[in-house]
Amino acid sequence: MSVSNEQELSAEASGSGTYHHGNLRETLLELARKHLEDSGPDKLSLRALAREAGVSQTAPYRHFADKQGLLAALAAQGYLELTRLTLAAQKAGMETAERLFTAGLAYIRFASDHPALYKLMFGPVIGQPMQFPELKRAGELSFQVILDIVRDGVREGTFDSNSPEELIAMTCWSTVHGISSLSIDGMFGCVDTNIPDTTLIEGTLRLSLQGLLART
Amino acid sequence: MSVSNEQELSAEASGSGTYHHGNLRETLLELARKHLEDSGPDKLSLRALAREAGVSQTAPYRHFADKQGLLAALAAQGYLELTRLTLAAQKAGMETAERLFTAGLAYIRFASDHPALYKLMFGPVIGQPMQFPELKRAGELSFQVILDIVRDGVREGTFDSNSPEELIAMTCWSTVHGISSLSIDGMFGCVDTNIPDTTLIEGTLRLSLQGLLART
DNA sequence: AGCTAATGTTTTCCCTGTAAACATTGGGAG
DNA sequence: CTCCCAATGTTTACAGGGAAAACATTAGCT
Repeated sequence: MSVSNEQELSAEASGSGTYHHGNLRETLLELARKHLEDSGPDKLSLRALAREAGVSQTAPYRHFADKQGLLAALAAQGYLELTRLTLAAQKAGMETAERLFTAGLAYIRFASDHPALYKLMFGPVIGQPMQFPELKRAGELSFQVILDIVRDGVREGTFDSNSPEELIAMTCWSTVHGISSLSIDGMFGCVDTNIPDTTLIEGTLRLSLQGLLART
Repeated sequence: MSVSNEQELSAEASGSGTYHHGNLRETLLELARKHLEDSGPDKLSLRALAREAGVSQTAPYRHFADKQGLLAALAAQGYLELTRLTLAAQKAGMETAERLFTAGLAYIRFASDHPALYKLMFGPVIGQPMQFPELKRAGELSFQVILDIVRDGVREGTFDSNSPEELIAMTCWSTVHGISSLSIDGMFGCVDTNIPDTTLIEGTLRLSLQGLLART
């Protein structure tokens, strides 16, 4: 950490003769990320990754305690990305309710774009998320995005203020997480209706959030 | 299928001398189910199950195409159980909104009681759920429970009827699924508040469903 | 009694995760 | 400049697991 690593990136497995890869950790994460979306975490093999990185089969263990460690790092990366996207979706000048909706859509889109990663973030693979401090921290950050919006909404009176802010925030999160999961699993496509998929998703989000608004 | 199988259940791995187990499929499912909640689907091994059932290590392959097949069967079982519980929760004489809430609570309780199974039902392990007809069918059944309640509610005018029934039903499902998932992952415990866990969950459910009610 | 499909068994192969012990390197202290 | 150490990779080795193939046993119908 905190070292300048400028030694020939993308050396690939050819005979550069460098004993040290110089960038293994990140390379492994990138490769893992690619394969994750294709084959799921089960099929993901540290050995295969090492092979692909042109490195011995146990080298990865210098960077990750074990397979779970690698997966946890991937998940943490996912949370950070999710946070960035939901923040970016909120443009200046939006009303609070619209901010919430837009951030929610960004959240759902992230899940749809990286289904395996998203499932990893919540999935059974990461048994005890709280065991990995980096992961825990990243997760909290992404919750903070929602909480901030809710606080603004409650202060303004846009949202129903009979409930504690944390409860409202959890409700938002549940909603968005629920939609994301079902969407990933293709459940929206299963319902027998002629409403297009994305419309159904947006409608579900809107209908859910509507319960949070203050009654006039 | 459709055979009388009364030949000494619970023969255990002792020397009963019967070449044919007579009940292998169900025995494997039971054992798998037990281990699933302890160690997760990754650690679950067909060989270990076979050993425990007192049978050779490849015998399971006579009943399941592969490990995924076994897991899919488990998941299907889960859906059926979930359907039964959500139906049972609705007592006669309940108002529609209360039926929805009660069924939702039963759903969430099922998830909390069998976290690993629940995660399996939606998790990354079952890559393409729709690849297993039995699983697909079971899933549809459990959605039907929600849809039925929603239809009653719309007909009575209890629910907002500006939205199609399917959309409302999907919203319910998303809500309940979202809460269940987050609850399993202990996310309700993470929020910094002095509200007890179960109260927070019930509150979230109530707040979410409230958005579906018709505005007076 | 005898055939056939269903069910179990043995054997085998290759892959994976992971622990030890060893090799190589770059960078800082003297 | 030299020497040593900590970080990083390598080799080797072991204990499993999933799955295919060929073989054995049984139940039940004819």
